[in-house]
Order: sequence, then C-alpha cells, then structure tokens
Amino acid sequence: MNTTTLGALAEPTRLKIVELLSKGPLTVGEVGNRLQLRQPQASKHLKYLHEAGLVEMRPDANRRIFHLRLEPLMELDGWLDSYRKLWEDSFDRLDNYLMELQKSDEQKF
Amino acid sequence: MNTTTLGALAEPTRLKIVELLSKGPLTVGEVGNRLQLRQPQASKHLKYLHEAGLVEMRPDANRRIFHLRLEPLMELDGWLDSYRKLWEDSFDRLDNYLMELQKSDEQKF
DNA sequence: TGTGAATATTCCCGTCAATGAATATTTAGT
DNA sequence: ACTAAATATTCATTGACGGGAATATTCACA
Repeated sequence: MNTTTLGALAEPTRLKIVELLSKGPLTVGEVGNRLQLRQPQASKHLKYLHEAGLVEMRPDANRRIFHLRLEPLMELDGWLDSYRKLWEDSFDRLDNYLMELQKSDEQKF
Repeated sequence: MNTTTLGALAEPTRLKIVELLSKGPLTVGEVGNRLQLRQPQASKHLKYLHEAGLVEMRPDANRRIFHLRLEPLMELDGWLDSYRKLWEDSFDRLDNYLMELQKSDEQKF
C-alpha cells in the first residue's frame, strides 16, 4: 500500500476536501468557502492532494477546477481486501458459535 | 472517518507492522527482528499503534504480545463504501460505452 | 536479593508540515 | 496597458514525529 495516499488523507482538512470533492468538482474558492478556509490554505491543501495523486486539476480561465481521482482510493480498497477476509472469518466463527449455542439450548427442551 | 487510523497507517514502518500482525500476534522483539528495527523503535511504533487503537496487547510474563485490531480497518472499509459506488458507476458507464460502440460497429455489417 | 532477558522511557536532534500574513502571478475584460 | 478577481507562492513560526543512543523498568528464576 502507498503511504502517500494515507498521509494525504490523514489530515482532517484534506479528508474533508476529499469528501467534498466526492460530490463533484469544485474550484479553489468554492472549496475554501464550504470548509471555511482562507484562500491560501485551500490552495496549499489542494496542491498537496494533487501531488499525492488524489485530485486532478483542470484550468478554466481565471479559476482551477479540482476533481477527485478514484485510483488511489481503489488501491486502498484493494489493500483492505486481505483484512476483509480476516473479519469475515471472525463473523463466520461467531455465527458458528451462536449456532452451537442454539443447539445446546435446544437440548434443554 | 477517523484521521487517527489514517495517521497511524501513513508511516511506512507502522504499515509494515500492521501487515505483519495480520498474519498473527507477535512479541515486540519478533516484530523488531522481522522488520530489522532496533528494539526501542519497535516499542515506540507499537505504542503508537496501540494508542491509535490499531493493536491490542497481552502481557506474557517478560514479554508483550501484540495483535491486530480489526475495528479501525472495518471503519476505513465502511468509509470507502461511498467511493466504491463512484468507481462502480464509472465502470457501468464504461460498459455502456463499450456496448454502444459494439452496437454501432454491428451496424457497419 | 541478584542477574539476565525483554521491553519501555527519556533526551537530543533533524525534518516535515500546518498555519497565518504578506505578496506575487495569472487571466478576462475594458 | 490597467484593473479586479482568482489563485499561487514565499516567509516565519510552531508543533509533531522519527531515528539514535543511553538508561530505566519489569519479570522469571536461581
């Protein structure tokens, strides 16, 4: 797994930006407005996200429109695959346990 | 989503520790050996992971056995849910596009 | 109670990154 | 060319964190 992606998401403001952009592309100013950021901070965080590959940019005259890149999130999702198996296994074991419990309960009647 | 989890995973060594512990519990020393860490670094990273809730500890006499906690990873998985929909949608659109392409190809014959 | 093994903690240092303030750059329209 | 709007960059400050080295703690056992 790529720690660059994780590092980019590990900062609260940047995580909010990602969540915001998941609903659609926005300009720097719009990101700043919605998250109550000063303009330079919005620019900086978006630059960081861009360098981390989490975001793409399309210039539009005076402004720059940012939109989310899904690839890093897909990679993260892939990384989680092996862990998903782990907790699915434990749910299976819990299921078995509960079914065994029920069996032994039934024997009481 | 919890940035604590993301922050803990964003450091390469800690990510390796998580991956290592996904295969089973280990002592501090064993973690250090397998990842070529000096003992204090192993201790520190495991402490960090513990405070972030990614790891649990069971004392065993002289030693401490660490094992992975799945809950934070499950939370991360849940956070990814909404994004999964996004790329599944784009795959759907790609499917549609390819099917339209095929249709128009067929018209050539 | 003394010893060795396993682990934790402390201190120092360098680096990175976040913030705020100020300033520079780019672009469209006149 | 000039201006205003949108955005980027620079600079200084501060705090977090990672690595290394040294030391402290804990525990079983004799």
